[in-house]
Amino acid sequence: MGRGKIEIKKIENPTNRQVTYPKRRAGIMKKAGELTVLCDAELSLIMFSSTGKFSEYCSPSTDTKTVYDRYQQVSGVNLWSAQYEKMQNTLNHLKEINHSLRREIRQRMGEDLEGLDIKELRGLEQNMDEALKLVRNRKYHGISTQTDTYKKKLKNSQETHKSLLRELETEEHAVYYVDEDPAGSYDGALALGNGTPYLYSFRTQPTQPNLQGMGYGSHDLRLA
Amino acid sequence: MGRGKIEIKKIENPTNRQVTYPKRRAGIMKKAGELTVLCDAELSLIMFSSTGKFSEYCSPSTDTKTVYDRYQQVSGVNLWSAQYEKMQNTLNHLKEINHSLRREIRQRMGEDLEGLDIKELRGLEQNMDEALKLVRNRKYHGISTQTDTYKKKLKNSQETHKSLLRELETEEHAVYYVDEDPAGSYDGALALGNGTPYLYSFRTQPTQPNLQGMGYGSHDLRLA
DNA sequence: AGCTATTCATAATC
DNA sequence: TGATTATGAATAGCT
Repeated sequence: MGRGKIEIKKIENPTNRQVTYPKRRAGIMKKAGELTVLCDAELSLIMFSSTGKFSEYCSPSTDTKTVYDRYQQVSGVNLWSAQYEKMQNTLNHLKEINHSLRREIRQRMGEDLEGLDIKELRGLEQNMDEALKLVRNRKYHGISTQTDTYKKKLKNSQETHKSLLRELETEEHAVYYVDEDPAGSYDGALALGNGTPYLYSFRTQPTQPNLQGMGYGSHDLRLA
Repeated sequence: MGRGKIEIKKIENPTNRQVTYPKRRAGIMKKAGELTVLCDAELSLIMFSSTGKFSEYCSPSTDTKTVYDRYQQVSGVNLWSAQYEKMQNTLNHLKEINHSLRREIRQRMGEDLEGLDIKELRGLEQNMDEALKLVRNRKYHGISTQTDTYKKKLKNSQETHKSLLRELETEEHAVYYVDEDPAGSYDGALALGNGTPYLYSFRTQPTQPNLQGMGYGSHDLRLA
């Protein structure tokens, strides 16, 4: 289509080539637009001239990025940059670790024990036994600290009370008698510490290793 | 160009549209190839038909990825950022989960208890106590099963031995007396089961929550 | 950059 | 479907 037929090979005359490029580029872009409209297609066209000039066409319904994403999916050329691959590996590695960690937790909750032999079970038992002692110690430590704090607070409050009463006595010249028995309340505080279920109950049936309301273990374990 | 002029708008007749698409697609690809050769250009063309069929053309000197990388540089549009960001988010989420899981394991090992209040400590204690019972049960179950197996094996071996002796007696007409006392060995097998450290020792000092030799917890926890 | 002779792409038809 | 062909579109070479 032109004044004469031309062979399809690189146009050696640079001027001629430079002239032909925009003409044909316009042509292909028009064709691209027509294809888009006529056939309801989605397409992306990127062009660089020999001089490096860049042009693009993209069907109006999308954008280049979307088309390219789709291309990636379809063509399976998903592992683009080395970085992407690296991230994918890291991700898989993390998932594996996650899986192991969760298994360990489940085993520490008494579930999923089928895979362990007797030696391992014995090791786990020993370890949990020792850990349990540590937790108990910590709990008792916490309780006594708390109790001490209560005692101090109560003592302070009593003294404040007393001094207020004294002031009242001297200022109003009246006399009040107050019943003081601090001992009873302490026992109440201690009673909270020894054992029976109180507010927190843990599931021991086979379950996900989330502990409710403990601050840990409340994340979404389904992700990984 | 054709038997009649057509208006450039979506071809409503689906059959017609489906027929037109490959024709025009071939045309545009031919044009692309010609432009590539004639003008020494570099181009990439990605197409999806309305039915989702995917085709591409790319100038022989490069590949689609390279063209789009170049496009990215020139146009400033970052084609990967969304994907990249998504992965980064997933990664961070996984890391957080990992962190939580590890914290939970440490706490179940009696470490890192400072952050827990008394209620939480009590909950943990209770949970570990119940779990420990489950592990013990499993261990005993395993031991008795193992012991049974040993007993059976031993019994079989004894019977084999006896029958061999009998055969020997009859065939060689000689008489042997064999000391039989199966009971002693069973106790040995049971002795392995009750408590004292044997091959597996668990660290209870503050440490990473890996358990050695348990099959779980042996992954690299430094990563996440 | 515009023009036009010519080749090419393709819509309609088979 | 696939091939044919009449026709409009694209464009090479010229100005």
